[in-house]
Amino acid sequence: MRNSSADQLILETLGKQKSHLTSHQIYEAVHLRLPALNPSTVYRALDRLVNQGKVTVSDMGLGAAVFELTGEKPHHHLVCQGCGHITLIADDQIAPLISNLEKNYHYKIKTNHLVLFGFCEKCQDTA
Amino acid sequence: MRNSSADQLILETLGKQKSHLTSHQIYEAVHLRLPALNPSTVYRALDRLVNQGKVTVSDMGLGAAVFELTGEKPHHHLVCQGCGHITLIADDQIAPLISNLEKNYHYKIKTNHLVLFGFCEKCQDTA
DNA sequence: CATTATAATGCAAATCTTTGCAATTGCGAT
DNA sequence: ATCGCAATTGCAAAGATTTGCATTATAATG
Ligand SMILES: [Zn+2]
Ligand SMILES: [Zn+2]
Ligand SMILES: [Zn+2]
Ligand SMILES: [Zn+2]
Repeated sequence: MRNSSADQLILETLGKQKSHLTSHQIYEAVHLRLPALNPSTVYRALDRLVNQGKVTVSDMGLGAAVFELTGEKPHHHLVCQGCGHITLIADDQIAPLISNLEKNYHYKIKTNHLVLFGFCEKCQDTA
Repeated sequence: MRNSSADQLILETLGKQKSHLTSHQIYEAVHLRLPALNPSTVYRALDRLVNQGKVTVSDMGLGAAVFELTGEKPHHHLVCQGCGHITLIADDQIAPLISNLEKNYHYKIKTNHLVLFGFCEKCQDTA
């Protein structure tokens, strides 16, 4: 692996926008700064970064996968299928489960961004 | 919603093959039994079935989402990023966490097929 | 049974993503 | 600095998925 300018641009983009971005949004953003950049290069770069663990990819129910920088601490989300609201779950809530599974199954788990779907308090009433 | 033959065909297909199938595999299978069926019809039917909760869709690291019938009991998996081996996790291991989250966040969680990535015992050594 | 409303389907176009291959670039080793 | 290798990139083609719109089929209603 060597120093790829596409990778660098994408990491900077994800660093500024603190949110979950789709590959299309990422392409739009880097395209502004480097119009010559080819879409396939962006897709391949994203693939690379995810494989290296520098970027996390998740399905958050938006119809397209979303990417974000892998933080120092894992974090997780609840996503409401009624109103689309996204709740942050601190890793404390999840870490014990992960530890247990690692012990029981002799696994080293890499997943660090769980997304669980369901209905928030409000949307349960209307359902 | 009404009785769709595409939905029916897909449910039967998923019922026979007890494994996780990609949308492409599903299309191939139903196409054999009903060659006139259009790809977009299959995609839309899958979308419908997932929304109705009859079918579960997950990313298991195969490069494409996989579908399976929603069973009576939830189940979950560990997927090794080294050798690709898939381990079944019984719901007992996960259910308590889900209950806790539901209580703490006042949520009704619908996710019933967690997939966690990592490295199995063998592949940790070679890593 | 005829009528109407609604859901599902086919088709084609538009989009999005992946892939093969040749050209280029960055990096380490002479 | 130059060479050689392997990773990255662009480009075009292939492939996969989504979408808009017209048509057809189903189910409920009168
Ligand atoms: Zn997140
Ligand atoms: Zn809600
Ligand atoms: Zn499964
Ligand atoms: Zn393994």
